[in-house]
Amino acid sequence: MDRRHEILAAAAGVFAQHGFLGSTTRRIAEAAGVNEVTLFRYFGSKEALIREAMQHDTLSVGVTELPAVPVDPARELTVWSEAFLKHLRLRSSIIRKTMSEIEEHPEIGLCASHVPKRASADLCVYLDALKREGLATGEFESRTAAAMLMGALFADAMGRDMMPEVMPQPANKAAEMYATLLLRAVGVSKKNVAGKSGSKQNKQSKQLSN
Amino acid sequence: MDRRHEILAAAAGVFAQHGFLGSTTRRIAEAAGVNEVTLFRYFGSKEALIREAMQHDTLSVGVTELPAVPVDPARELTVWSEAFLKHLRLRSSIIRKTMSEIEEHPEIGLCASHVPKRASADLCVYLDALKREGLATGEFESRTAAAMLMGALFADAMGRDMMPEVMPQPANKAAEMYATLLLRAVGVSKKNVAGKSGSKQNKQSKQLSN
DNA sequence: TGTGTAAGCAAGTGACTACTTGCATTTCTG
DNA sequence: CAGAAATGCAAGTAGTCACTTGCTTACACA
Repeated sequence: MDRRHEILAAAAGVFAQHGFLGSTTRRIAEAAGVNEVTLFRYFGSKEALIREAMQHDTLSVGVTELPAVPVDPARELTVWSEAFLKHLRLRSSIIRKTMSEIEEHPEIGLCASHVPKRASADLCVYLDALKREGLATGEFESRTAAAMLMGALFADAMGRDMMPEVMPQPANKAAEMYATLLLRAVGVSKKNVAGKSGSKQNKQSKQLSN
Repeated sequence: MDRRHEILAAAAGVFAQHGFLGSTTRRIAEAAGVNEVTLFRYFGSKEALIREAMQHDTLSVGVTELPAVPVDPARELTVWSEAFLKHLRLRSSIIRKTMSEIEEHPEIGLCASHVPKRASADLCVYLDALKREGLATGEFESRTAAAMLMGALFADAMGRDMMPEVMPQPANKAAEMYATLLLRAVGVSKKNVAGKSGSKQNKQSKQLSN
């Protein structure tokens, strides 16, 4: 069962590099340091192997949490955005390949969509909390605002390599800049959060694994 | 030369469906209604054919323009966002495939990046004009704001099929909702644009082709 | 009517694909 | 130490891939 995980990890890596058709069983076997026959003995077929590799891969993703009751929106949203952007950047290759494969292998895309769905739901809850607590004074729909921030982070992770000049600089401040802009959009001003917020050490950014 | 365009169009269509490796010369020939040998007589190799098909395809893309001097930001930005989102949705398949191919065929991704680069530059100019004309009162960096709106549109086009529940509803209002939210972020209020704006019929949305 | 050019067609090339089979080797276990 | 299980290795199968060759057909133009 150690072997199994090695093979799955290797398959995920090869898939991230070459996509489904480019992931030949030879390449996967070589990457796993295993004989090609072993793949079929474990998983039966290339398709089953890659499907399981993708499921195994998405299960290993940790989710960064947002506090249930907002205290310092700028800081909290920045930290969350940075973590999410970091996650997207680390997985940009595999995300790209997965997205291009959803038409021919929808079950792969299905399990991959769990992470962004979860993140989006979390973000919506947080934005609603901002409104409820009176920290966000603008009128906005939380789902639209959440989609906007996540879209910006997603596009940044997917596109910065190819066209860095259209992205905010420097790269390591991008998440903060997007978060700041979104807070302006929903009507969170610095004055709204006048209360000394640094005191309450909320346990956020609980990185689970990976 | 009519044949040439037919083949190029067919190749682009097959590529959008199946990606580079999935675009077999058989499939392309069948889609073009042409003998497989003809492909090689015209283009020499599959790689050259697909490369030319992608270049030909991106050249046919029309760009929606923004007015040089903003008059009715909400309306202008909404129209532009709708046009850009429509363009992205129509091409979502080919964009997905192109993005997943940039590592192994960078020249394909290179020519595909011209459209978003152009759009981003246009949007930056417009946002700067908003600031200059005193319509946008917030402090913001135009490139970040542009990346945010374009990112939201991009992610919407790429992800709505797979996870519609995280996207703003209805789909045909999404562009307007993103545009509205961005204008809030940059400090464009309805009062800033008090002057009767419907009068000046600015020639925007000049759709060039396709 | 003759000629050149564009296209189709049939067949075949060697390389690669996923996957199988049979057997030898290692490694763990009772 | 015996036997079972896991793995490697060599070989092979049928199919597909990009691409080539040789020949035939069809149509244009002079």
